[in-house]
Amino acid sequence: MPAPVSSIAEVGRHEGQSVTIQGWLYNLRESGKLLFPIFRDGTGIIQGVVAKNAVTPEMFASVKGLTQESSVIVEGKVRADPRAPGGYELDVSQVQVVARVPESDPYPISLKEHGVDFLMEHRHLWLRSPRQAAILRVRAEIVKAARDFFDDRGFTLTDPPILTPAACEGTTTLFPVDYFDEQAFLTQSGQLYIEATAMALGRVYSFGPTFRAEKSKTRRHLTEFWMIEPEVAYATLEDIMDLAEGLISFLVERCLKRRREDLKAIGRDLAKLEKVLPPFPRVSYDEAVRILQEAHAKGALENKFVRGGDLGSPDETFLSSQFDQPVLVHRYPAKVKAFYMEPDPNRPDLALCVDVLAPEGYGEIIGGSQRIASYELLRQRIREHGLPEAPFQWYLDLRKYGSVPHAGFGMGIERAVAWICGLEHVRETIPFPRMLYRLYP
RNA sequence: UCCUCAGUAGCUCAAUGGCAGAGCAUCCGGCUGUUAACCGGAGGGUUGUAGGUUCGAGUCCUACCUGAGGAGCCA
Repeated sequence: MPAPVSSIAEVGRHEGQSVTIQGWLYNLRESGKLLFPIFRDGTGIIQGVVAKNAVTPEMFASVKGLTQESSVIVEGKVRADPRAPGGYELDVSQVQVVARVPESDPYPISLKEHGVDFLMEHRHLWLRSPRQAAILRVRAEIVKAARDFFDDRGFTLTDPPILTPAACEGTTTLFPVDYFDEQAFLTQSGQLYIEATAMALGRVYSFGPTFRAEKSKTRRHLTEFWMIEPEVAYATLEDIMDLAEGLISFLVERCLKRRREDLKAIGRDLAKLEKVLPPFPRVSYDEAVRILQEAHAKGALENKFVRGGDLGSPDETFLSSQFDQPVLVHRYPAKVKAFYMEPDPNRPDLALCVDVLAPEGYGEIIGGSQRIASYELLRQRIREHGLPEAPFQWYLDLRKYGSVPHAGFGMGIERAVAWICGLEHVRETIPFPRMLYRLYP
């Protein structure tokens, strides 16, 4: 009777017993009549021990010289061993090689260091490395946690379309698609559509891919990225700032609780995440300008910040470096922000909007605002931004029929994952990143 | 679109304008506790492409291609 199948992650439950592992050969060290194959199965890695005098000659020969990433079904007895990184070793008794990687064409990704371009060309294989697998588990946890957060607070998931007839905020960064005899675009935000579902259901959110044809080549940009966007009827800017703070602290807490080992494997400094507790600092745009100009005067910031403009990337990095927690920057000048943002009644030149800047220089992970409720003002803003009115007729309807104050935000999943994992680049946060000049594999 | 940097063996990288090399991977051999194992040996090259300077170019010059980091813009 074959031993029961166990994942490597749960192998400790079978200490002293025989188990079957279904996986791949991660590495092999040989020492004469002892073989030390290391197996992986997607949940972890475990070192096996094959002693020549403990198995048949055929069995020993099948493991000796076995090539990296050959698929194997292994049977062996689980033994606790302080020398093993995971705490357990497997005394191998049976090995079935399911598919052997040929020596003539060995697995290209070795355990040694590789360059970015090579790894990206082999992304379909790079995913097998323990670090990449850990990152994807953290991503899955963050997605699950974000959905739990909204589901548990009375939000309804409403999916906006991916194919859209017009721009949300201008056409320069849209991917065009042929749609029969019409021109369509891939969505760059579900926001306008979930404003409609919020008027139907009250508290809604969307989670899906968005597309931006920005010619950005930085560690923070993808052309295809996933956003989670809540939209709340009768909510104000203050309400969604509280919501954003609650969401972020919930995500960090959940990852620390459930993906601690993965975060450690990635090399994350957990002490920095432990400090991410509400309340988060909140600074107005005016205060931010003061901080940035003082920093420039002291020589801490190269360029002098000019009031009235949007915050540049170095500005955001400096601001966020002043705090251990994410910082909420609110009430930017209306003229540098999107057309649909409600002006501050006390300062009509400012928009009721907020950007959340992640610590450690990870930059903007959330952008949100209270939306214009007035039909006339919204129509005027569409005109001022030089946008055609016809495609926005349905959007104006939302103000014509029972308009209410409402607000929402969008959080880029990949930037959140990059920050929580402490990664150098967002390209590692999604299985197959889409970037400027990168469409393969 | 702009700025900066880099392209040499399958991979990571060396090589003052003067014989193109090392480690890993692959192949052969050795080792009963290895931890990116180690030790001995072998094979592996149109130096990104096209021109140019020079007695001689991986190295200097020009253009192009590819990649990386950044700016702007954004999540």
